[in-house]
Amino acid sequence: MKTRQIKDHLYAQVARIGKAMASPKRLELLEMLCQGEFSVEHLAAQTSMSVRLVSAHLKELKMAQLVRTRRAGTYIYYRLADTGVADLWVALRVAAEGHLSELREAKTGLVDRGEEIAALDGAQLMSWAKLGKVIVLDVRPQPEYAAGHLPYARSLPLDDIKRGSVALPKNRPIVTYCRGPFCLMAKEAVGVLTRGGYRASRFESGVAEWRSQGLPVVKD
Amino acid sequence: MKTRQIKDHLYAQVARIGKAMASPKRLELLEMLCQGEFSVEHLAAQTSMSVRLVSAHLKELKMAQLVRTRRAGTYIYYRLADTGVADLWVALRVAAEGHLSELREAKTGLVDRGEEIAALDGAQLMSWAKLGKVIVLDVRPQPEYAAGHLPYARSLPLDDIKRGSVALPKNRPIVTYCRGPFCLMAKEAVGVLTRGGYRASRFESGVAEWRSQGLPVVKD
DNA sequence: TCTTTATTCCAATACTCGTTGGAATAATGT
DNA sequence: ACATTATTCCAACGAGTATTGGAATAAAGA
Repeated sequence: MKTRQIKDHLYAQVARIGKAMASPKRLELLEMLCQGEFSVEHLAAQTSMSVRLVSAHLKELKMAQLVRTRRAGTYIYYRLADTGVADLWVALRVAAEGHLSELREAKTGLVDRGEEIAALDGAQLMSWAKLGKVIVLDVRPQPEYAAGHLPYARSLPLDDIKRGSVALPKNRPIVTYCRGPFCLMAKEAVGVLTRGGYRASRFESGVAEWRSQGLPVVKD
Repeated sequence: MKTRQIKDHLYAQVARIGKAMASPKRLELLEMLCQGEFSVEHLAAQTSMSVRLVSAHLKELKMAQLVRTRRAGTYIYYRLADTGVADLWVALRVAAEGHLSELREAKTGLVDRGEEIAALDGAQLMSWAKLGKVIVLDVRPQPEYAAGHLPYARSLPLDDIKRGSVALPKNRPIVTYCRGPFCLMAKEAVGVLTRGGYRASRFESGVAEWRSQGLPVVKD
């Protein structure tokens, strides 16, 4: 029966993508790459992995055609093949949140802490930001902000906030966001800002989630 | 650093879903389960796998909480945990088609053959079917049709078509569909019908693709 | 040319996964 | 109670994967 061979081949191809997304480390790399393009070294530093290991995992992702590379001098920069890859990462994460009770527990127990999360939808946040009702802060490192950020958001990296170099009006509520639901930078920023007398809360989405909902991402 | 442990745990949870979808056999089982609920034995027969192997793969899917079971006598019926799982399968397949050139080649070379594919969108097909401009045929086995089918579609299993028990008007175009892009039943049906003097073409989507586009699925 | 830096390749390790055969469960019917 | 049927569990093998160390590329600068 030739039909079986054809089917086996087709499913095997799809499974290649699945295999690429079957490793926690590779998923973390993919989420990083949703923020922009980075060198192997930088990815290794951000994910607490050895350079060699990052290289090996990126090789897998490249063979699955999920990422592309660009050479600049001695550096090699990796980026997502297209925004569809980011959508796939978001879809997988959402599915995991929906299905795995352990993940929900881990998130509610460790990442969230009561009032820190502002559970509002993106369109509403954007309209408030447009009117100046809230200040939206992108607390990621500046290169990631430059690669693309939420509309009306201003860049104020977490490191700067920690250093105390915050000059914001205290009468308006502040909403922070970072790389996404699994990133803890925005949470940490809320902690520092709240102690400093600001009314701060966290928005869970990152640019990948934002874009996957069809909302516009700004690059300047 | 505790942050690392939290992150490792979060990504590991998502990777559980990825791992579950990293096997060709499991993907084939998932696609079958998009058509309805089935016993282990039936799934084994449909996928040319041994019962034991199907059982082992279903166990993996169950541990990832992608499927649920129901006992009826000596049979145990498996079904998807919810329609979100079907959406995830569709999303993964679409991503694979977009990224893997080998998959595109395999599909255009083996599955498709020129005019057999009707490249029209679902909403248009449905409006034509409603007006009676086309006859939409669900060529899957009848239990799968009963579990949910496209609106205005009538059931005519491929086996019946092969047996020659076709009583359809020859003046109207026929559109066949089956389990999805990787299923070859609709293609085979088009071949038989065309030889019998009908104007038949294939619609690539199955109920999972249909539903994931927000279109209604009928159950009677 | 020689050195430096970023990255990849190769080899070796422990580990996990897919698959199969034979035995064990769990419900059904006699 | 016994045999039957559908399914799962256990053990085992080979194949594939993750990770690490050391060596090899490839571009840049002295």
